[in-house]
Amino acid sequence: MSHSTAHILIVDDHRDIRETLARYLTKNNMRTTTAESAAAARKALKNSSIDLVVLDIMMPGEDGLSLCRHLVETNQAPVILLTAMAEDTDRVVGLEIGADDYVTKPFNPRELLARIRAVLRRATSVPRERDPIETEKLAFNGWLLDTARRELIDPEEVSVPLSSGEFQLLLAFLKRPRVVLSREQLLDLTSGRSLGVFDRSIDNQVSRLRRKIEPDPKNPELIKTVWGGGYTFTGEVKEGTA
Amino acid sequence: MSHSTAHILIVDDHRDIRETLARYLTKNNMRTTTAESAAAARKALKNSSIDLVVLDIMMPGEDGLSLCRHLVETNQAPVILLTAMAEDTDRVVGLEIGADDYVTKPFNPRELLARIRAVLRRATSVPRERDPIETEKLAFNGWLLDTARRELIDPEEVSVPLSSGEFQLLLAFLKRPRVVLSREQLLDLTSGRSLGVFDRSIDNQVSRLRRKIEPDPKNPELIKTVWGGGYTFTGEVKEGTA
DNA sequence: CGGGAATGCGGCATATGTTAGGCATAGCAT
DNA sequence: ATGCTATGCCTAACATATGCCGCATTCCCG
Repeated sequence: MSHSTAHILIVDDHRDIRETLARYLTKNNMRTTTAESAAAARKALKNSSIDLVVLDIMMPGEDGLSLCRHLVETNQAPVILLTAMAEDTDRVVGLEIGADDYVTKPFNPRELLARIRAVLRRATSVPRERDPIETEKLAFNGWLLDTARRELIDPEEVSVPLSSGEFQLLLAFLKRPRVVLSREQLLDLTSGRSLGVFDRSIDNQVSRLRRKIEPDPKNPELIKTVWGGGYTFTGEVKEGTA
Repeated sequence: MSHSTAHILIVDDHRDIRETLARYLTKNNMRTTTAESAAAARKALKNSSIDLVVLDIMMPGEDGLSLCRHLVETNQAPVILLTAMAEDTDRVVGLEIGADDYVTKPFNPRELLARIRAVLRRATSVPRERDPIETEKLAFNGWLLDTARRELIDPEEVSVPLSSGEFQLLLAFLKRPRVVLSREQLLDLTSGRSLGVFDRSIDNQVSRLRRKIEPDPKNPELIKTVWGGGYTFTGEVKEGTA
């Protein structure tokens, strides 16, 4: 997340907390997304690029700690835990699990903002050495995208040069096949921005990408347009490290 | 974070707190040094390599906040503030100054330990000189970088001279393959500077390095450009002491 | 105090991405 | 079916980022 405005995901089952906090953070120049459950949070994490998660521990359904553990393990985003429990042992558990910070309710929004900034400042710094490697290669309809090399190979084994933007867009699609992605989501996933009023840049990126990977760009087979909704990747994606 | 024991400096004017805490941390596999004033702390910082400072705000003589500010500015070591004041505004001030965390007295030693560990874990931002280099040699795509000798060997076993800047840049990449590094991060990693407004020095270093290690510098295969993001090393890195 | 290498700077050429405007097309109502 | 409107697509103009050359400056080592 090397961008100006950070994208914060707020996870809490209380609607008022979610909305108050979201409003406060937005007012302070951050983008926000809210989720009322761990499941919704996972979905949001998959479908947008989140820079930091503010996470309530006590929630019905999947526990906040469980989600926190998952986030830390997969190194997806730094986490600030939020909880009503003020007891030492609980605080310790959260930190030991690997949360980046911990705030107890009721909290001062200004303090939370300060902590968010503090954590982001650290997270923005140089990534750890030798980070975990995720999926290496994604295959679809005879094509192969080598994510490590940022290289696309066509069905005849020839390398097709992709620009950075095209690569990121294709990657966003391949990671979410058969899902309708709005322009907003795509823009967020590819460049971490939010949609401008007359923003046509995604249309153009899609158009350019189609020209490179579609047999007949006029009748797209892989990236289909969803009228009024966005785009969907309809190819069959297989992932593997082989 | 170093896998060996971290060195913690405890700064507090209360003798009992210093000693209790020092004993507790030592028991938990950390090295400790204590200081009873800001002045003594500065001396300790000068004379030994400190990984983290636990700092009392309220002290006679130079204020803890003042020392904290200095530490943050000079980026010497991460700081955890310690204080009797539990009020929000004070906590916020500490964080806004740039402290890495904040604990109020009376505190649970176990919580403090957890916070120390948390801060150390993410304090990888600034390369400390004492960062142990774990591996002696890094191999990639037929090349071999001998970090001890600061020597690069090409696939035909011929030594290729690298300037120190090129060596550090290559090392930064090899330690973080597949990670997109911004110019700012690269500059930080190679020379500890921060990015100027029209700073193109990294571009030049990358360009020079490419000319030495890329088969075809016009179409880079090892160091790829991420438009709007920075650069990423896409080669396959193996490490070993052999 | 030289002299050569290394590094940084300015600038221009190129690559990449974004914005604008007009045309095409899908959806919808009549 | 017909016509209206919203949405998408295409091309071209514009804006921004990067590549890299040549020169100035700094650093290093004797």
